[in-house]
Amino acid sequence: MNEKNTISNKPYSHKDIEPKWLDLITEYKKTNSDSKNYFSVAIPPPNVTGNLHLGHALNTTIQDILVKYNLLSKIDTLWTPGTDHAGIATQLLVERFLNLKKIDTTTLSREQLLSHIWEWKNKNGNTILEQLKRLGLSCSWNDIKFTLDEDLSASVNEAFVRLFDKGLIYREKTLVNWDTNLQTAISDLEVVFENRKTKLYYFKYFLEDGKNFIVVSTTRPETVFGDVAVAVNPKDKKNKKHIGKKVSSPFNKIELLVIEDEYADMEKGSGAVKITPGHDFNDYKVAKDHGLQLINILNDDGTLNNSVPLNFRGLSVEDARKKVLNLMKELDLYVEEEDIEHAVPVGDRSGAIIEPLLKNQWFLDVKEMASKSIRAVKKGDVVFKPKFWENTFFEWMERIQPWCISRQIIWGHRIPIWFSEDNKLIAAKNIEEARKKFKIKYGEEGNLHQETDVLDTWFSSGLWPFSTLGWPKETKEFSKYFPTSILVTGFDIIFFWVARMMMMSLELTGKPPFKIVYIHNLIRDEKGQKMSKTKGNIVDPLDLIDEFGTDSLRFFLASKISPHSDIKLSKNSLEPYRNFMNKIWNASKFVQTNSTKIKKKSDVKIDKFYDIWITSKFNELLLKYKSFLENCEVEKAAYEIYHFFWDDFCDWYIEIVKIHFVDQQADSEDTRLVMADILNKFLSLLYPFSPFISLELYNQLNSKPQQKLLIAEMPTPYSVDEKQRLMREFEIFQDCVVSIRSLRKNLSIPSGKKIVCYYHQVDSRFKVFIEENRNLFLRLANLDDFIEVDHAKDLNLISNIASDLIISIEKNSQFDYKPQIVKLKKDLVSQEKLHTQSNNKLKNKGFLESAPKEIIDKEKEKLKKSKEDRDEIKNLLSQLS
RNA sequence: GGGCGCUUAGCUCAGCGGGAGAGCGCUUCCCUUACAAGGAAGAUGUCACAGGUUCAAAUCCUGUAGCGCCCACCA
Repeated sequence: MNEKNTISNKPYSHKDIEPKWLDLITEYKKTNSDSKNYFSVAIPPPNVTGNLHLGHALNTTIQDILVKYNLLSKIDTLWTPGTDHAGIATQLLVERFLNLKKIDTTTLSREQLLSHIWEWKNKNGNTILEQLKRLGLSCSWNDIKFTLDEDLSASVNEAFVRLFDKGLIYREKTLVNWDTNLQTAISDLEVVFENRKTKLYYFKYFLEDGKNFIVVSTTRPETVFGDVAVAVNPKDKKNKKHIGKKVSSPFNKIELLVIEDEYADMEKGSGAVKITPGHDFNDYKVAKDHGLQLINILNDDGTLNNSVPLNFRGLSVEDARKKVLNLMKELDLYVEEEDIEHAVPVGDRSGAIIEPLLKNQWFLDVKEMASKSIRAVKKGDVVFKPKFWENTFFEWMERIQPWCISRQIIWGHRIPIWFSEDNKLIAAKNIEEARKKFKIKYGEEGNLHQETDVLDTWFSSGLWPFSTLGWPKETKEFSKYFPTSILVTGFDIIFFWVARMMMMSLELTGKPPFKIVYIHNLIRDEKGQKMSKTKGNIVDPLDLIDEFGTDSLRFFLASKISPHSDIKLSKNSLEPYRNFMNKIWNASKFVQTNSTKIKKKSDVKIDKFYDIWITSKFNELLLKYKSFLENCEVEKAAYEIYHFFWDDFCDWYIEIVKIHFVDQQADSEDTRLVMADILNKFLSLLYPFSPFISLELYNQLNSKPQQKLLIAEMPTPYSVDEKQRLMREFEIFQDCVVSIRSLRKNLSIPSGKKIVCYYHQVDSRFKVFIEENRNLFLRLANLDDFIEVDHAKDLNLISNIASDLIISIEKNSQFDYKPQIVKLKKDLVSQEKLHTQSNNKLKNKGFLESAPKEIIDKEKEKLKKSKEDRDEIKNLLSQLS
């Protein structure tokens, strides 16, 4: 029977509506216009091991709002979703998983372990994307990328070979950050420093004469076996005389040269420092400068190796430290120890202490690539929003060091280098090409085997914006959608990722990877603390969605973005936005019951003052909305949407038309259509922010049952601009109503009681307005009558001022005037203040000479108004005394 | 050590050269046929401090203090 959809009388419930629309919202519709104009985004690919957290939700909501806005604007738009293989993180996770299943991963071959990881990935690797999809993202879900996909791997090989052939990638045996737990090298960025309480030890190192000694301080006594020298500062008077002599190392036969080097800081420790080049980056540099030898005393697992005395071999660093300390004491070489706080390098994934170790690793020389990136930003080819992040970016790029790109793990892109048995090497995209290139280069067939190391995960991530578009192939997507329009990310991966993408892209494609880098803030808990597993303060976005709905979460996130401060989130943070959804729901119910019976027509008349007002307000909203979103100012657009709907549409427009519908049934058709149209257009603007409720209501209002409509267009503005003058009258009207209500309240007149109200000192135009719309005043302020009086007439009145008139109520012995007197006195003070301010300004020669004319005119206007109001309030007060 | 950001209502934060704003909270009244997840009327601020620029400073500059973050170093 019921041919129409009807909005349920139940309160808004996200659970009833959100599941219905997910498919339609996330259905990817390829736009295909010939226009060169496009909008494309590379999603920051979440790790396959990941679970949705609020950072993802914030990050993707921002992107989705911009994507949906561009889709509505009919711009060709591409947003490719995907995941990152996350080398170390994934291998670690799967190995732990296998260990739990009692599988000893150390006995597995490379192939066996790889197949286990793939199995895990195929089963669990899309969890994060499924969770992301629930947010209602308009990605191209039918084309999901993964960094280990065949085509993306081909991009990686291509990139590697090109960089290698340019001489930017090289292999070097040097000191690297070695994770003794994972047994792989890691990059500088993956090392974090943790402050720990430890001790600084002072030892004597005797000179050859056996009498004199130098006191050396160290936090790492166990490294004595790797010492090759003792450095003293050239200005060190005490130790200067020993320079060039030799001291003996207490535990091995090596003689240590006393060298002079600025590096020895006289303020630190004893002022003399032992040089252990095999296990310290600074010492390594000193040793190189002085041509000293390097000694490695550690195995890959962090235990002491065969270059230390027998009874120390195989000991852990901690045990060796204790043992050395004891021996030092026994030998009377120990001087003292001191409690200090010391920053210890730790691997960000494993949590293990990082040992600098001498290793053969692959490096990418990024110095020149970094310079190109800096230039691109300085030229404005890439713009950071907010701009202050550019400084941070420059600072890091300027002091960038070669990037260690090889990892001794198996999950990742195996480095496309082939070795012959006699260690000649060739870089090639695959074995066939390797054979060919090898023969050309070396004139022989090599028995080639591939490098076993894999690439740092961030190497492939660095190619993401163009590898996902098909590079190095000149695909349609690559030629149309690259460079991408915007990159949205948190500041925590500017260096890990943004910088690497910039360098790779400029080097390999000759173009920047994106035009804008939008850096957003972090989400913290209500106390402003970072959310973390260890603190147990993590809020799961899925729980928030469950309780408040995706729409509320999205609107919350969109509203809270700010360049300067992080978002603090507590249990109640989403409530205002859930309430907003509820408000939209209920208002739509009103609109539907009051408009659906009306036949649609093309020539709707917008001639009632409130229709003109609300359509003009909508035009204003639309203008701001567009300009904010063009500038990625998502939070400002959200603010405008919220206040337009709640303050203008609900609190005034609907309240007025309600009265109109009762009073002038016959003459209300156009207003009903205007009202419905405003709501429809509003839902289009809401759609990028809160798509589910938008679609639900849009369909309830416009579609037939069994039909599902997608919101697919930006609304057009109304042509009411020539009627803008009515805006001022509307404001006077609002002020007048508020003023009556306020007076009633101050006189404690019960809200249900109808009274007679008087007005005077009114502009003739507004008088006509009142006469035409008397009933609106009566209803909105609950009056029996609203009558003009001549002020000169000696009525016994108590009054309040509105912006363009005075409104009054007859005195009554029941009234307590005090609150009204208090209010008027307060008004008087503020008007006095305004008056003096304006007066002073206008007496100021400098102001009159320098200020722009419109400011001066405005000030004159203010002076006039404040004077009138001040005098009037005085007058009103005298009536009361 | 180098750099960045912040300090505005009780709380969380907008505003960033021309009369101090929002949400939450608070006070009073109201279940008025869209909505109590609501409506109406309100109260609340030396815009961290000190100088300076300007006719005009919450807003620009300099300095100080407190908070937070990043990078480097860490004998």
